[in-house]
Amino acid sequence: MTAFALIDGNCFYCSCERVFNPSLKGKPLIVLSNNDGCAISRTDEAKAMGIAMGAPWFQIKHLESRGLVGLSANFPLYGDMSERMMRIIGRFAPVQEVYSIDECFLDLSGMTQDLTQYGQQIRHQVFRDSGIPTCVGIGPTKTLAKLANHMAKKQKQWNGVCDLTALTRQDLAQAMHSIKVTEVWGVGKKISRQLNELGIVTALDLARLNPETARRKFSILLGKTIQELRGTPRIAFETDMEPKKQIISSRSFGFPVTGMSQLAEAISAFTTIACRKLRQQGSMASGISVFIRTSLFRPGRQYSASHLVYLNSPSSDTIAHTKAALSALQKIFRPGFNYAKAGVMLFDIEDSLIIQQALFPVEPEHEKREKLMSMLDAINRQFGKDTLKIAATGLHPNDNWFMRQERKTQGYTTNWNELMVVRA
DNA sequence: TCTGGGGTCCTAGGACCC
DNA sequence: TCTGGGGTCCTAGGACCC
Repeated sequence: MTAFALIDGNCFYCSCERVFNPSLKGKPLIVLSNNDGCAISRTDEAKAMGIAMGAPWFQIKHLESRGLVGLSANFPLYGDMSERMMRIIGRFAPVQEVYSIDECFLDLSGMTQDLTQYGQQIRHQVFRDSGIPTCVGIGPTKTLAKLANHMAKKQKQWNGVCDLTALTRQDLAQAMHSIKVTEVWGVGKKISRQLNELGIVTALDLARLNPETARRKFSILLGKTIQELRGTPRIAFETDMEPKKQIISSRSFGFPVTGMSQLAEAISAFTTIACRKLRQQGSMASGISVFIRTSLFRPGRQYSASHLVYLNSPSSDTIAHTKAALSALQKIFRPGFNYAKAGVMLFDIEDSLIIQQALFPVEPEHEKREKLMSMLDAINRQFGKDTLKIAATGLHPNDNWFMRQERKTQGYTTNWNELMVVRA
């Protein structure tokens, strides 16, 4: 029988912060989104104070007087901790699928030992070697492994590891009866509301729905989800990191932005980030789209627009994409608005090698640009982000449009100037 | 005053072709 | 005057995920 495990870090961002600042243990702690906007990770203590996922900081800031700690997100640190955690977990099975920054699947099919014990071993090892607490869910399909993980997190009796493959049919049904349908992987707010109207309230109810009916009434996806809930794997295990098909870089601004020049700097910076990611995965893109918009939350006249531009040939050249992006910006910019957010999206992404070998002859100019870009990447890797950049991004972004991060912790593992210093 | 960012997949509908 | 039907491709938008 197949068996998959889903391992995820408990309130991952908060746990990363606690690794480097143990005094945060036991305290209500949240990590905030960019611009210190809203809560994106919460410890149990913070949840107990009634703080919801996504709660705006300005609405809950007053809880600081009751001991709440709010920290700005430190994404480089979390990315680095994630890599460590994934490496440790990866040693426990021949194949691993890294699903997000804080969770991964293992294929445990064919293993003969007690899987609950094995799950505890994984938790123990990860905690010892990285300091991150985790929960483990095990099931015959990925959807059931997710469900098991949810139970391991919410129901104390599992002690952090829930193995649904070890349950009798009856116990499994009872377990699924205890889970609301909206907690099932792939069932969001909208679908669960529609399901509720049909009297389908729990995961068990959904598992009993005819997959063919569900496919016709809702979508292919829901049909697959039901089959997975019944124990038939329908969602593939993906071990290779697939290259991204679109790459987005966008930000809300720390302050309202009105001028074309500031927007242009921001768009250039976003393009720089997106193109770096593009080159990292060895791809080229032939389309770039730019969007700008005012705040959704402020009263008054709003403006939102986007424009897509195609290059003459696929490219990973920051300069070519920046030119295209700025021409798109020219088309959609309207004066007289307070812009709150902007971003770029790269489209039509393909493998560099295939493009060069099969589709487009390499022009000498093109080759020079490519060397320039790899040099730029190498310098920035060695001497730090933004050591070398194109002038359009502006020299002092922080003064103009860049986001606020007033409560950020150190780059304990990612910045030479901020390494953790342990005094003897 | 202050409400994240980065993805994937599916579907419906239009354009176009035969 | 009559004014089909099926297929493909593309795009925008929706739903979902973390």
